[in-house]
Amino acid sequence: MKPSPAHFLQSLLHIASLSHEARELFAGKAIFQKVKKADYLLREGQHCHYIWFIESGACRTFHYYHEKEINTGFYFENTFLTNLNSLRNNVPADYNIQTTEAGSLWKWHKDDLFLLYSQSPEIAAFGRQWLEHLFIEQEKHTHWLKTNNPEERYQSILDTQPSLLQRVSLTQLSSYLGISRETLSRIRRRLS
Amino acid sequence: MKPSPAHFLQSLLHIASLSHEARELFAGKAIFQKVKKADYLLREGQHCHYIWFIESGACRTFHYYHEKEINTGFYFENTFLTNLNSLRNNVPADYNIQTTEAGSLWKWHKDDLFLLYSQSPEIAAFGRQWLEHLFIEQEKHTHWLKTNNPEERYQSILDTQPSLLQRVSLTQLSSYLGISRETLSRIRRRLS
DNA sequence: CAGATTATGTGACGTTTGACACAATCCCTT
DNA sequence: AAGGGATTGTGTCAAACGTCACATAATCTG
Repeated sequence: MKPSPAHFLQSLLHIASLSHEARELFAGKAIFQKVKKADYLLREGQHCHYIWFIESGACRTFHYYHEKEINTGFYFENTFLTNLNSLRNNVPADYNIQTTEAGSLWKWHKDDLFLLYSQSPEIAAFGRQWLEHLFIEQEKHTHWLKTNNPEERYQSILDTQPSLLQRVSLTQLSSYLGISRETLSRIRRRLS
Repeated sequence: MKPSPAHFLQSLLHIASLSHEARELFAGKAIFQKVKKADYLLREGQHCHYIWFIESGACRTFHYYHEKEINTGFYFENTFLTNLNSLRNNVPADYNIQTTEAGSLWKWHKDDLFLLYSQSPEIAAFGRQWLEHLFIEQEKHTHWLKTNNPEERYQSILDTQPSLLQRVSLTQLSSYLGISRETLSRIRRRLS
């Protein structure tokens, strides 16, 4: 039996429903991709042509500022990711997408994606609902950054997604929290 | 001639195209609303039933934390706003939407919106493209918060949207920048 | 227009954070 | 198992920030 992402897409049903037929149509355009650790899916300055779905493994998004890496997102199994600004607006990407673990991905070319949107109202609705979900999560993340101080931000990671700490380094996490590596290390000491 | 939001929707064509027919269909469900300064469109704990379009005036989104207001967004003419998490997921809102200037709005009930999505693929596509735009802006805002220090954040407001300073108080702006009112005041002195 | 209210500026001081340097520990590969 | 590179912890110090208190300026309201 040929591998297919249709099965994995089922795990997204909490975000948006998708009929069997639509899943097959969507899956029909998927391209399978094995990745090693630290592979780049996209580099700053390049144009983003794909959306990816993580079957296994993990990815991060980051950009450079003053020669330092600023990590802005971590992505794990059963999630989509892309650089939407580059994909949609045909501009060079202003951040990198890199794997942080070996694994396997499915990807869709943007031309196929837009075609699927126009062919299937159901897939278009799925895309919209995925974006709603993305935006809501991003908005929550922004509010969280503005509302909590560094110690509270770390504590909430501990409380709500402790698995994140098992899969990303503290150095990577620190810029995600908006603080220095050393400060995060001291917060950890205080809280233990 | 009856007032209509169809004309104002034209100003959104840079985000997504919409035919005359679709605009009329969309506008047909719009409800006009005059607002005074400091009116609440939505309060924390309430359920959000509408999306709004600002014809004139301005709004802010904010929530309370430790008895302080945290401002998370400012919205002006020709923009949509809503509490998408509450609207979409039928949960109580976790932030307020309040006008900061008197003006006039158009609003759509969520039931009408979802109906329009299902009736018109073009409006559905418009909704998706609006969400893409929203998400991209929110993502940029998050990256900006993580990348820049308070002085750089204020400077970039000066550089890229100086009009914001004419329309929101420094007290409101400070929590938006993630700093205290006094620190913002001192940054202003340093930069002048 | 006057009084009240709100917004903004500033001084003082304690706390937190970042930067740099270096030590300790963890892991990854061979 | 050992070596080497990466990650994490920690000491020191200067700079940045928050908080409290109060002064000044701007704005609102009747």
